[in-house]
Amino acid sequence: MDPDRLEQEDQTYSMAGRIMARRDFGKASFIHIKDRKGRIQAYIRKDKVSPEDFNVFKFMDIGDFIGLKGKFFKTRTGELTLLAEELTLLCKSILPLPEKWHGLTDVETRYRQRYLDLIMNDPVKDVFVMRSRIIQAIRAFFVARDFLEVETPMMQPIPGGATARPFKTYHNALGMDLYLRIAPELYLKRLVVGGLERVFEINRNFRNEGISVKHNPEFTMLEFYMAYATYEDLMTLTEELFNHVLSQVPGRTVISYQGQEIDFTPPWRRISLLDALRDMGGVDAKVLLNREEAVRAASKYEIDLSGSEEGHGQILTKLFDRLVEPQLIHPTFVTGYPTEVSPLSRRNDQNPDMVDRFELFIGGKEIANAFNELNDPVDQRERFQKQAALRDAGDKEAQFMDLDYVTALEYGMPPTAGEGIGIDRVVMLLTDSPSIRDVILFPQMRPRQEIEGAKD
RNA sequence: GGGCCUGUAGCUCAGUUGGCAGAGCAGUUGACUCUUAAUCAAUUGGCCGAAGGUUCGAGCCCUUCCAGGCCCA
Repeated sequence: MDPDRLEQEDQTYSMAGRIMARRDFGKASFIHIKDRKGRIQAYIRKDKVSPEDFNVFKFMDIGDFIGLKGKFFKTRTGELTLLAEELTLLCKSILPLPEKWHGLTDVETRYRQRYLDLIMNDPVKDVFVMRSRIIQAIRAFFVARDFLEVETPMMQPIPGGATARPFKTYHNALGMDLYLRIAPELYLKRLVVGGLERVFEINRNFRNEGISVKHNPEFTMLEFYMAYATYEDLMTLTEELFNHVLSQVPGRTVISYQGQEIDFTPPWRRISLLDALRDMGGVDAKVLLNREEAVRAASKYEIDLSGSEEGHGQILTKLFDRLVEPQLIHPTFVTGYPTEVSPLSRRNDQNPDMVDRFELFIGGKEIANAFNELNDPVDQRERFQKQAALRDAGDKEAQFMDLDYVTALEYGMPPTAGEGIGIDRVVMLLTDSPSIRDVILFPQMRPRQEIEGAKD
């Protein structure tokens, strides 16, 4: 409401909030209180409130919740202030808040005690408000295009749909191992088989891997599948999706991320993996054709090829991750991936060693992965068998054989394109956050003390 | 997994060449009816991350471990 009007209308208002600052003068006091919308000043004078209220107020501290009734006025410095006529202690805080001037800066405490971070650091709340709005905008975008939002199992007997190590758990009544999902992909495609031609899910995935500024063990993924569409259609759809979200959240198509400008104006650059390796990565053309040359190039850049069985395609993607990915600041679709690294993607009609797939890179990070879905059950079974062989050879990230999924494909899946977008990374970009921990309310941390019995 | 850095009061941080453990804020007590990091006076508060070692003496030096951050794989 307009401050000038509040001051003039001589009406009594009630308000409540947490006391964030207090300045005493014996028989009078200024306090600032804070609620979810902001902060405002109140003035408590001994001659304006009852003796009981003033006595209660004397024992209130920073951090307490207070309720106030009174009229607005402006102080000598022009600040809109409530002159209290009544006050109530709503809740006592028995621990002191962090220091008022420096606030809470210790990153570990900020992540472990996020409530303190939210109390002390207003921009933190803004990030999570934006996160919520981004997800709302994404949801609205797909609903408007006749996609159905669904929820598929988080606990899966066979973890599939991605190349990653899963978390394992156990169901007592069923007497069976279950895995926390690494992706919803195979279930969403079962739904396409079932006739739900456009589905999407925004939910958590779990990967039992290292933690870094780009990785949290649980993270939020959007996956969507669209029958009768191709991965090329999805490139256009993705451009539309981002421009829809950007129009709602920052309200502009050029953003700044960690000092770099990123322009989302479509159309975005499209380049094939091999062209990018040659033109941007400076890789010799021989490397693209010959596995031995690729191994040599990998060792030149000290890329770890510990899995000695790694094929040519896998080495090329590793070279790409190292040499090209950090350069892709503006949104870029990289197309044409080796079949070998894409066990769920449909082969290219001209070149069966390649698949019709793209990855989207923004700000030097992988943001999305999409492809024409493999709907040939015979080919799918063979690809699973190859992955199973890799597992047997010790590759813990290789995918599991999922016979039920193959059975589903045997009933027939319409030509479909699907895409996954890492929501946390999108939120990082749009909120200019350097770490994934800044966009996850409670990032995974090692427990502060060792819990009895939790060892091993 | 490797390298570098950090850990001292509730919070933010000093701590010299190895010589009594410090400041500001918060807290407590007192003064103060337009302040906004209010001010002024007094005052409480410590497992110096943990263990071991060197030394007459360790917050400081050495070793190991724990926790966190940054960079690399």
